[in-house]
Amino acid sequence: MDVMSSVVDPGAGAASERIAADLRARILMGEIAPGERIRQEEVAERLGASRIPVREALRMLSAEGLVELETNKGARVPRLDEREVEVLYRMRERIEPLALIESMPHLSESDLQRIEGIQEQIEQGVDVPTFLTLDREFHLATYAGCATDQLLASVTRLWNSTQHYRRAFMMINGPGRQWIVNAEHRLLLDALTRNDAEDAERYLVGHIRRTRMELTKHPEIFTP
Amino acid sequence: MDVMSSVVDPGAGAASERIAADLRARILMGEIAPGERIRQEEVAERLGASRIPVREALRMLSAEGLVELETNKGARVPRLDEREVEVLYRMRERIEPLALIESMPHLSESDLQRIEGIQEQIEQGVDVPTFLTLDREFHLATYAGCATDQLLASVTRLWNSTQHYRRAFMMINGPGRQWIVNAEHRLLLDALTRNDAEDAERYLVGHIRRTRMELTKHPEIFTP
DNA sequence: GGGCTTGTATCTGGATCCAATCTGTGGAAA
DNA sequence: TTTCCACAGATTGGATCCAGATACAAGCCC
Repeated sequence: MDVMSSVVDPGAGAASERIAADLRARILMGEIAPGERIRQEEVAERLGASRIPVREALRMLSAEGLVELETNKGARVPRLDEREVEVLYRMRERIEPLALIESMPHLSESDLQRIEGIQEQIEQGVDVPTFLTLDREFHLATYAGCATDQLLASVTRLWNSTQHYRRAFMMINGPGRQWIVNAEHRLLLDALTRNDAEDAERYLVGHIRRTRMELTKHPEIFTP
Repeated sequence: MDVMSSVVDPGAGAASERIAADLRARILMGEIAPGERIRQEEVAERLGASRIPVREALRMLSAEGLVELETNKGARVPRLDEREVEVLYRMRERIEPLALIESMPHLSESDLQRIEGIQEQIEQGVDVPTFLTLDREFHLATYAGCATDQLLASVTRLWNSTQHYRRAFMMINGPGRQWIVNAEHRLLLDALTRNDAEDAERYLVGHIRRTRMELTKHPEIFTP
């Protein structure tokens, strides 16, 4: 057996946080689809806890945009329509450049190397779920120098809320035109290395904007 | 004896929401200052409930940026430094124009009249707490046509988080230079009436930006 | 006297039980 | 056949009680 599970893993402090982590992963992986309901008792007995920490976890996830709560009606993963996702992307186009600008001055050399390492993994050709994870890691890594947690929280919320529709798009259209993403990532990374905030912002906005237009050209993603 | 506790007031659906509303009002009014701790039991017995709905309420307020929770250490109103507030204002400068653009096409004639009514109240000269409330109402009213709740939630979070420091500034500097705010509001309102999104965005950004620079020129606000 | 330890009070996190609300299914009437 | 209503199971919200963690203060050792 591996030792990992027996070690006093950091984060074992609160059961609600472990439950939140579990549900978060399942929603982001797509195991729980938009519109699907999450029953407290089911989660509680699956993870061997009572419903109290499950409720706390659901509140956390609600703050992260991963579930929506309705009084006396429970929790479900939000189902968004085309218009809402478009607005979320327009929010991304405005917020993420700010996060990048705030982060850039504090990015160390090793941070940049880590970002480049992620991009190299992406370029080796990966399947859709792995790409989604790595792409998220790539961008969030560029914001790692950002000190304000409200800014990071906003960015994370936007990524969370749009994750399912990015996956739906890639599952339908396949990983085609992947070279565009790689080019955009490389240009962004180069701008970061040159410490050129203007260019970095330009490439980032273009990247997000192009993705938005790609998604909104495929309304079939939003009608399941 | 007061009747309040016995009446079946509308909105009594969930105790946690009433508790959240109570705490929200107290924090926004400044009765609970940044850095101050909120003990669950104290709130529970003051409002005649158990600690469970209080915990739910604190989670809600955490999502709204009004309190911060630390595992096993409880809840407290976040204390922000000058740099964090500056970033929050830069977020406002980017997010609120988007909210305005999304809202404008759906603003009715009566919406605009309501906004103008709020501005007329402001111009009649009010004390600081009333101004803070009316100013908040004014701007949120201009975003009322916005359909995306995530966008409205983001805007609300930013207003919540900066509320205390806006008040601190006005309490120290008095309501001086109030004519500038009125001019900005009038120009914004006129642009809305003309349905001129570009001008509206311009005046809004200028309004927020000027406020940011005013606040960051008074570091004494952040050192209590 | 200063720093560390220890013990106790206080507070938060979680489990169990009860009340209130919702949901969905079946039947009765138009 | 369709629609409305009522009832029962399922599900969430809240109260009470217990366990674990934190914080503070008194006491001890150096």
